[in-house]
Amino acid sequence: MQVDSHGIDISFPGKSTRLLPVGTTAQEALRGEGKSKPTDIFAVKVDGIPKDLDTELKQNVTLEPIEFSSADGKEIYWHSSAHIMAQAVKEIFPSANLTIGPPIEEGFYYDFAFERPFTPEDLEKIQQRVCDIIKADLPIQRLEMSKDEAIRFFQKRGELYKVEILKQIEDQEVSLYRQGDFVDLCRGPHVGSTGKVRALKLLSSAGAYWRGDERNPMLQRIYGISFPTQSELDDHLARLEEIKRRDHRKLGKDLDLFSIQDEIGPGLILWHPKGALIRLLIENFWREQHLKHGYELVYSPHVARLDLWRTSGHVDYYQDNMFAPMTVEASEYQLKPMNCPFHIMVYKSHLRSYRELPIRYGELGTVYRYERSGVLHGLMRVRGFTQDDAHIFCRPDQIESEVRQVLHFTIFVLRRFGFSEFELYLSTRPPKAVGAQEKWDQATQALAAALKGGGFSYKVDPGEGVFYGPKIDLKIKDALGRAWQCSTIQIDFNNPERFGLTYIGDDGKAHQPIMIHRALLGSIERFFGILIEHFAGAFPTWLAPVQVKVLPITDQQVPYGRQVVEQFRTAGFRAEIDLRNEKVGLKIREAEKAKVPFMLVVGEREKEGEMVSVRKRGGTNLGALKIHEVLDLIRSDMPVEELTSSSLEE
RNA sequence: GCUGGCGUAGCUCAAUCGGCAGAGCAGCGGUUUUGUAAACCGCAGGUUGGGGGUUCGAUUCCUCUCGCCAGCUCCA
Repeated sequence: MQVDSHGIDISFPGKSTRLLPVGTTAQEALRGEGKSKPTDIFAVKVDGIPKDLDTELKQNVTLEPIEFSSADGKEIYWHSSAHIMAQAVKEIFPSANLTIGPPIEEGFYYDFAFERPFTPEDLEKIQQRVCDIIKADLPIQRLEMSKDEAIRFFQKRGELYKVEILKQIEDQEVSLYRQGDFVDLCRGPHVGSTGKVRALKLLSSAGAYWRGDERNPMLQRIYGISFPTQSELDDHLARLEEIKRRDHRKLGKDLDLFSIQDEIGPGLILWHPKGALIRLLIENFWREQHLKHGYELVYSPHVARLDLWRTSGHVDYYQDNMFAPMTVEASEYQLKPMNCPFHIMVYKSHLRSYRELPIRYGELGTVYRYERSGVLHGLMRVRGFTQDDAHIFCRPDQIESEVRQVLHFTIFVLRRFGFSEFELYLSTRPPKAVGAQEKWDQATQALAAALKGGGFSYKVDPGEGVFYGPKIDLKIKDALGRAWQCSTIQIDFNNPERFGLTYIGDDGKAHQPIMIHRALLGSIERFFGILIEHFAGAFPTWLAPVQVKVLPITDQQVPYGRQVVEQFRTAGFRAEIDLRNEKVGLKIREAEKAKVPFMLVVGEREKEGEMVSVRKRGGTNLGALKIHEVLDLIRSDMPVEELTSSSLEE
């Protein structure tokens, strides 16, 4: 490009354009631009590409500041933080080797090759050194050199992992970043100096395999987080505490919802009465809505002949996740890891006409999968779980409208449980897949069309489909903003083929139907775990195991209290009375701990006036009200029943 | 599965160097009849996850095993 001898034009999107001398740094160019304080700017986008602030500008460019609040900003900030942490580790443990240290969704980590795991005491020392490095405010400089030069450099330093990484880099020119004596191979960009990172905290350490492969050596990983201000760090740490407080394993025990016991086996859930009641309510809602939405419900057994699983392809494609087969009277049987073959066999039980399609079979089907012991986690990852499964058999031209209906239905159901933010992903053909490309294209397009037609925005996950077809996954965001994948909608043209499914078309000939697998909640166990954490155990009234707790102040009010309980029960609410000879303060404390939404205090005054004093969960005291007023109050706290997803469409 | 950490009463946690296993809460029995997040007194509660070993003696040290936790990998 021809460079104007007077200088270069720097344009600031949406703002001005300025003429500046060639070689002006991005930082200088940004001075006076925009409303953000210079200290809030950590890097810059030059023509849309993130760069260091001290990048010298040699031609006409557009310039945008990068602040911590942006995704790019966080990435850069945390990447620099990882370098600072690595510097601290190298200074304290020179024998530790550098490997990789990327930013992650929340914070960063750095993996070191070190002869032993880091102890909590080590982390304290490292933390201290990190603070020193930040205080020293070392400038962070970019060095550019040839790949060979860099290889020699790291070889000399004994950083053999860096050498290995370099050898796999295709570019001949690479960049390194230096702060003090610490030098790391890195594409950058970085913040200007170590002092820019103000509040950094090491969080934990654990082993991790080199390149994530368990055949490789185990490295020592340290996780950390950092923010431009201490108060942001404090908020983040408070959030981590909140996550711990909401842990469904802890709440499940405290609220007596479920247990997992050694004597029974890992990953196998015992639903206690209160948890079982919530499950019943979830399932009742689910069944009722499925019947309203054109599904037929079926039941299927927990085991089937191994041959069925051969036909379905599970023996070939899914064996690693299945329990070992068992032998019964010389035939082999398999505990089911999925429900689909059964639904297929229901379909196959007689000849089908095109007039019947789509056929939708739903089942809350309990499946068993072998999961490696290290991955089990409370209700979230178990070995026996119930899928809210359904299979839709339809003609290819019906895929789009079926999928669109499922999407609306899914969101309708999830909203009922208090979720209102969703992320959708369309997963396309994986490298290892069955079925003709043409079928894949057709199905993928149908999914995309359903998403677009329904007005859903989504992201594409290339190559993340299942081996038998593309899919849409839906993630929900919980009260803490964490995303959980529950719903999945998968197209399958493999099983109809394998099982030889047909329907008779209007041409009188046999055609092959398409199958759609879908689950809305995913697994009831996992969904329950998510609900527990989403509500922190304080379930909405319609799901609360106990909705109303009557608390008599003395024995004198017990008969009246019983009468009150009876009235609430008659009205269809789950009401209990606390008959213990205890002070009302204690009864309230325990009802609060049990997260009962409505506490009704009955003393002599209430008894006289045929009233109850209403305390809502959390401490709101509504004072004395008539029974019918309280009934209305609780009813207004329940979801409206008659809605279906179709009434929400259009 | 792998690496590391952990496993003591129903729950939360103590127990110095290897020397009689302890507290709070919960439970049970009493007293108390109570007004919006914990009344008081007493009682009981344990093969210290399980097996084996070292030792005069093991919660403590060694070893095997089961389970839990964190992470890696995988996933509903």
